[in-house]
Amino acid sequence: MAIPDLQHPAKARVARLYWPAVGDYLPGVPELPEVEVLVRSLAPLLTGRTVSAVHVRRPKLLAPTSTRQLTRALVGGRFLGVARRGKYLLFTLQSLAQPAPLLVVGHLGMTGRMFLRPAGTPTTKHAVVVLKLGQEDFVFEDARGFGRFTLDTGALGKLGPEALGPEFTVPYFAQALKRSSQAVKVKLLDQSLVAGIGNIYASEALFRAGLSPRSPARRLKAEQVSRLWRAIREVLDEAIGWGSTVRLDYPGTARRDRLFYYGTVEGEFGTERLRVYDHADEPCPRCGTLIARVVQAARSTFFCPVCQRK
DNA sequence: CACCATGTTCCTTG
DNA sequence: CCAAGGAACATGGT
Repeated sequence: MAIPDLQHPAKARVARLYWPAVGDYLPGVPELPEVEVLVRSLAPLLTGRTVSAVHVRRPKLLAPTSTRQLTRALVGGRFLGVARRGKYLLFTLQSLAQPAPLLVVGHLGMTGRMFLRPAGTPTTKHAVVVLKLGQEDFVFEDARGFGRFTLDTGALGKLGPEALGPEFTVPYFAQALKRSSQAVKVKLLDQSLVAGIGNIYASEALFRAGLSPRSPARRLKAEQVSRLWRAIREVLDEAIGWGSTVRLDYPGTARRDRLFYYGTVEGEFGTERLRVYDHADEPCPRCGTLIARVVQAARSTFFCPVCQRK
C-alpha cells in the first residue's frame, strides 16, 4: 500500500496542543513517543542534580510507597539518569539511604505532566510531587490522578518487549497474535504483548498498515503481521522525531508548551500529524472516504472503512 | 446534570 | 493456569 505523504497533507491543518496548559485540557494522552520525548528532555535537566526536599501533595499516586518512604529515599539523593520503559519513566538516583542506585517509577496516566520551573513558583492546583533542586523545582502534576510516582517497580515486570526494541521482532509478534481471538486493535493496547502503544498510535499503525482494527488477531496472515510490525515502528519513530524537533519550552505560561501535537483545531502550533485518530466523519487522507469511529473494549477506534477492509 | 474520555488494575466468568 | 470482558479509579469538558 502506498504510504500517504505525511509531511505535505493535501489539506494542511494546524494542530492543537497535546498537553495544553492547566485549565485548557483537550483529549489526548501520552504514549511511548510522548514519554520518550519527555525523557530525553528531562535527562539533561535532572542528571547530576541533588534533591534537597520533597513535597507530596497527593500521596495516593505514590502507593504503595508512603510519603515518608519516598522522602527518606530521595532527600539528599542525586539523579543519575532518566530512562523509559513502555509508557513509564524511570528515574535513577544515588540515594543517601542505600548504596545501590534507587529507582523511581513514574507514569503520566492520562493527564500527567512533568517539568522544571523556578523555585518559589506557587504550587499548581494539581501538583502531585515537587522535588526541590536548589534554584529549580521538579514538578509532577496530574489533574485526573491516574499517574504514578513510586518506588514500586512491580508494574515493570508485567510489560512485554519494547515496541521499538530489539526483542519486539516479527516472529515474536506473529506468535503472540496467534494466541488471541480478540480484535487486533485490542491486542495492540495490551502492554504485556508489546509495551508503549496506546489508543492513538494503535489506530494510526493499523491505518498505515491498511488493516482492519476488527480483524481477529489470530487471523492475520504472515504478510499482514509484517506490515503491521513495520507500521508500528514507523508511526512511533516518526512521532518521536516530530516531538524532538520541537523546542522544549516547559509550561508556566499558556501557549509555550510545544512538546506534543495532534488534532485539528486551528492555531499556531504546527501541522496536522495524525491521519485517523479523532478524525471521525472527516475524509480519509488516502481515499477520501469518511473515517469511521467504533468502540472496542470501551475505547474509540478510528479507521477508514475502505483502506482498512478485512 | 449526566455522561464521556482515558491507562491500568482488579475482579469475575468461562 | 489463561483469555476475555467489564468495572473501577478521578475529574475536567461537553
